[in-house]
Amino acid sequence: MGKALVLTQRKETILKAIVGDYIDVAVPVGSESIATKHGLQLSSATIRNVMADLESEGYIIRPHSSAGGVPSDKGYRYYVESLGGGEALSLEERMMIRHQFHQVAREFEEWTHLSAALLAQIAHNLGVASLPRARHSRLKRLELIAIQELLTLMVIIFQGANIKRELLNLEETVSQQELDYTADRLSESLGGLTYPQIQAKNWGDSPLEKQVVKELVRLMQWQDEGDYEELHVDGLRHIFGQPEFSSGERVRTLMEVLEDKSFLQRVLQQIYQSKGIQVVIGSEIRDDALQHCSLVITGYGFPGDIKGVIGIIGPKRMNYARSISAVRYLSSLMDEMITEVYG
Amino acid sequence: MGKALVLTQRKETILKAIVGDYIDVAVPVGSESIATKHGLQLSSATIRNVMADLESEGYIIRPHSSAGGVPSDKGYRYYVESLGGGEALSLEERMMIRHQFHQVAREFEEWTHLSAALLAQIAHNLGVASLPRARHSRLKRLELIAIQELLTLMVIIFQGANIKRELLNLEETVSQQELDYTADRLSESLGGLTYPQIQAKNWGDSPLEKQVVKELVRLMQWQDEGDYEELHVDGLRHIFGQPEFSSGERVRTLMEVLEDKSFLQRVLQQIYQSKGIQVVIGSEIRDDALQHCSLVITGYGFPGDIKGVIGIIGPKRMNYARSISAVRYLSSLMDEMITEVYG
DNA sequence: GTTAGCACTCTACCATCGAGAGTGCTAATA
DNA sequence: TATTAGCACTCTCGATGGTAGAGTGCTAAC
Repeated sequence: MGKALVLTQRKETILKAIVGDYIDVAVPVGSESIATKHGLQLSSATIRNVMADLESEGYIIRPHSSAGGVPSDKGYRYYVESLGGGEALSLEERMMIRHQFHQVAREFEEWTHLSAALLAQIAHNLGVASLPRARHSRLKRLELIAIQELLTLMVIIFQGANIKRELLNLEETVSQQELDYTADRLSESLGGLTYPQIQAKNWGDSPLEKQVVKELVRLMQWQDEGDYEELHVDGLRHIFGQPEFSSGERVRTLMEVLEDKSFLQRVLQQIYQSKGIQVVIGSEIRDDALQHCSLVITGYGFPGDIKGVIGIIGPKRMNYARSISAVRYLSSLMDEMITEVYG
Repeated sequence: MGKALVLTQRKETILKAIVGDYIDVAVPVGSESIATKHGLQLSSATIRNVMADLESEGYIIRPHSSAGGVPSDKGYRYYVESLGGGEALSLEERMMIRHQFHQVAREFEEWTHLSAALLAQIAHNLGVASLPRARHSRLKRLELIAIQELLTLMVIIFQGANIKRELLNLEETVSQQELDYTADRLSESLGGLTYPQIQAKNWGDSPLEKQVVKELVRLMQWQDEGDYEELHVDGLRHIFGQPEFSSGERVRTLMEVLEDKSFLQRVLQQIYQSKGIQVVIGSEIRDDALQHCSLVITGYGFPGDIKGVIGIIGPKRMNYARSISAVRYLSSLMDEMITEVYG
């Protein structure tokens, strides 16, 4: 990240071995095992020397004075940076994913469900996906449907195929014809506009129109400015197998964060500001509760106007290469599908 | 359940004391603590005799030969049956709930979110709520909106204000006028019908109409017959504080069940068959993975045609009185709101 | 610069032990 | 006859200690 890879060849090799092994087995890795398992032509003593350097430079940490090495956040960071392209998903996996998306292509609601589920399945960690959202929603069409004497259903269809429904308490009885007429009139004259534009028009000839427009503006404003966004999470079952979450306490705080609606907002802020796939490791996450977690996450949507977020959350000890590939592939797929609808 | 309360007064008192205390402290309860804490004019020795009876009759279990008593499922069952009206929610709580529902009354999507959240908060356990669904959905109105050359958005509005959207790949270019005309025509002639009725009509003058009707029927059929139903879960954060879920294994299996879409179906089957609030305890749940859990759950919706489910999931050691009251109050509230829309 | 050798450190595991909580049984009591 | 006091017995839980083993740091030799 900015800083280039600054370690000597040997140090890097050994650091990568440590991180890789630790990711596999979740146990501090010792000099002997590195020497034997990785086929380096070096004795354990030499590796110990290098490890002492790595420790003093902050790339690894020792749980206690005579224990093996565990990667620090800095160590993980180096590892991730040096990963390069990453281990691509296999052809079968890509086919499988494409196939599953094809099945639900027409059902918007399923896109994020499927994304989260697939990410969870591939990474054996938490998969998350938010619904796509336009930065400035524009009205496409409005429908008003009488339900009861004074109760009307307002269905709002936005450009980009997003829809909302809301109940409206009318002040006086209105026939369905009149509702239709009003809906058509408003669709016609307000179609394609954002909510400030609608507001500026100061539209509304009748009390009914006034009421509808007011509600419409309120709803669009809430939608455009609200922090709230639906975030689908899948793969909780994977997390609890991991040794770092065997303690009840960590699990609880993780759950508290996930069920807290403002969590997404904080993550989004980190994401919206930057392009491409973000890998955020432990202390790099602004959130205290996620110190032993990493995120692999990216925005997706329409070029220049990010619409949603997908990613993977797991312990720092995760398979970054695979996670990055999975997130990359799925985001490109989502991009394709979104572009087809918005384009 | 069917079987009347068959214990003598004294046995019942002591059983209730055991269950109540165990719910509080999650530790096997001994004869001495019962004698002192509950103000019975009995010595611990007498209580021991009674407890021996309760054990041989299967109401309590001993973790080991010289330990206090832990309620069996049968014991919990007796306790729940003898609970009677249950501890009502306080006036403040009911006001608070009503107020919060009032805030989101116009936003359907929020109903289940809020229900699940409130149940979780009140019971300090898992709150679950499914979206209401008509047993036989009927079309109210159809909209077709051109998005791209050959891509059309179909918006289906059902009676009862449920809506669906789906993409349609047209076989040839169609103008928006023509789409509107088709949508109006179909809304007119198919409005109020269920999917078998639509199917029977064998409607469709043009290829476009044929395609739309086919999709419509497919979607309605999938919706009416599909097992799948959106179930909102909230309160995971509460579960992990409980001692019965301190072991990682139990948590994992619980998560597997919750993330398994077929879980709801199994629960629904138990619920749809019976009226009123169901309390299902441990082994009474057909699902092996939920042996140490209890459900307090009920259907809600339109009289005679249950539309959705809300409830609480927690360890068997939960506050049943409070949970039952909470579920009862929220389901009546949901009933009210649904009736207003469907009625 | 690398490696073999070695003393040292720390953990994880196991067995042991005693305190304490709680029981079941027996005999005494109301 | 129902209840209770008394007591020996059982089992868990936490603390203690001792050992095996993995891994280190250091030193001296290559």
